[in-house]
Amino acid sequence: MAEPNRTLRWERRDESRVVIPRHGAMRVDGLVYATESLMAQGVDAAALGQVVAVATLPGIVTHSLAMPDIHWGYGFPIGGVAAFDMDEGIVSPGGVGFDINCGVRMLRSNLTLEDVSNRLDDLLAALFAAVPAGLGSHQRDIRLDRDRMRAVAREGAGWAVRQGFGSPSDLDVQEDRGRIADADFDAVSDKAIERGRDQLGTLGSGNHFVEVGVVDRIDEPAAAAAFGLFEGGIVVTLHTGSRGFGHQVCTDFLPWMDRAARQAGITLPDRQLACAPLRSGEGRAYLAAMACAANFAFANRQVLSHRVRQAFEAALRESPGHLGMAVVYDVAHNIAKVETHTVDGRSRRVCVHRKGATRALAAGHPDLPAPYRAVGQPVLVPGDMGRPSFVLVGMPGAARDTFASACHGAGRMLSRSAAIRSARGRDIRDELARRGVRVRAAGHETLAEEMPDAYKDAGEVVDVMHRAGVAARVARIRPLAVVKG
DNA sequence: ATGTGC
Repeated sequence: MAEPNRTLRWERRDESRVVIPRHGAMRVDGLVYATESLMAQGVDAAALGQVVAVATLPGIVTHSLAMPDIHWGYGFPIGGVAAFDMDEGIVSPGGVGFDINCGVRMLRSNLTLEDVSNRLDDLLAALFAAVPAGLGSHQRDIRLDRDRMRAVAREGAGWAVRQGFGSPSDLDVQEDRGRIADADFDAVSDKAIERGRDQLGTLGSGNHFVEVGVVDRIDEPAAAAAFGLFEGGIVVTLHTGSRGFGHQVCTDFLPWMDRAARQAGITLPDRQLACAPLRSGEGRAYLAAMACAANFAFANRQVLSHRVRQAFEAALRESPGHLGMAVVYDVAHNIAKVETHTVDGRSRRVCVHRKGATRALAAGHPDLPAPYRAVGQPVLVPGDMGRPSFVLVGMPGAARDTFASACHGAGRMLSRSAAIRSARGRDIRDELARRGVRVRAAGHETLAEEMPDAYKDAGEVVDVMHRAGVAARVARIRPLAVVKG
């Protein structure tokens, strides 16, 4: 259970933010986006301690930031954002997470709730059959040799499109067009490659899912229209990452980064903050291997999108392409990227770590696809299994204060084990059914680990982003049917 | 998150 934090001194800056003043070895202040209500319950002391620890790392720029879905993670907090100077700064696998380029993709459709309301069981069955899910899930029909793995790692979602999974226009509406630059396959271990070979187009387990939902509220009509969203419309949300491939990349680099930090004379308050100077060989190699895993994850979501479209067409007996299942957007929420940001009125290249945080570009940014240029980037924020998800849009406050970043989800409130304990004697599937949500899960304990009570209210989390001017509410989506790992 | 763990 998250304890109210009383051990660490912080000051409220405004209704949406608290500051942890620089002290001890901190190089910058901590800045946490959270209301009084979230600080009272939902933001635990351990996670705030991690905001402080990250603030001690060399080259950190402006603040050690955390979004309102902050919770405890490996080294860096989940919901954490930290940018580092390219000369003085570091890169850290703990600031990215084990699931490199874990992310979210949303597909819209021409379907309305009336079209699917009595077909949801068929749809769920078709999706469950089409999407390999669960721990160790793998593909029977896609097994990549080393050369194909290299192509996936270099080309990302574009590789999948060229193989016939989806259409070229899908690439226009993905962060970095579904491909991170500077991927070097030689920086990836044989073991990682072996683990990834049969995992392209698979869901995995834990909080990963495929969800069918209905848009039940529009807050910002112009942005919603640009994103293809309308009230009563059916959408599909995918949440998955780089599977065993990215996990192995992270695992491989941790001991090397630990050694690199010591060689560079960096004092770490926590071993899990293992890092290397951005200018070092280890730092560059990590970013090159991380890019391979990120591209694998983009390709994974691209293949899955194709499977989802096929499942919809099969279940609803529609011919290919007639359901209007266009990609709304695809975001990475576990990644480190070299980006240009305005810091103290000056344009600066920095390495932004987003760990459980979503990029949130405001209107007018040159990296936005033309149809979104006038409104801003979609920020996809899944809720828990039983409560709504949200589509937000990046706002100028993000460019000004958060290195163009926003929250990524509801944020876990109970540990997995605490959730399992609390679910004992309950029928979570039935509880969800009473809320109108059908669910099929591959793993036995997944429903307990992932039950709604284990999470904060995503609505409360996105309200903070909205009121702080970081990302504005565009649409709310009510869950109907969920495939879990 | 993860062929769950020194």
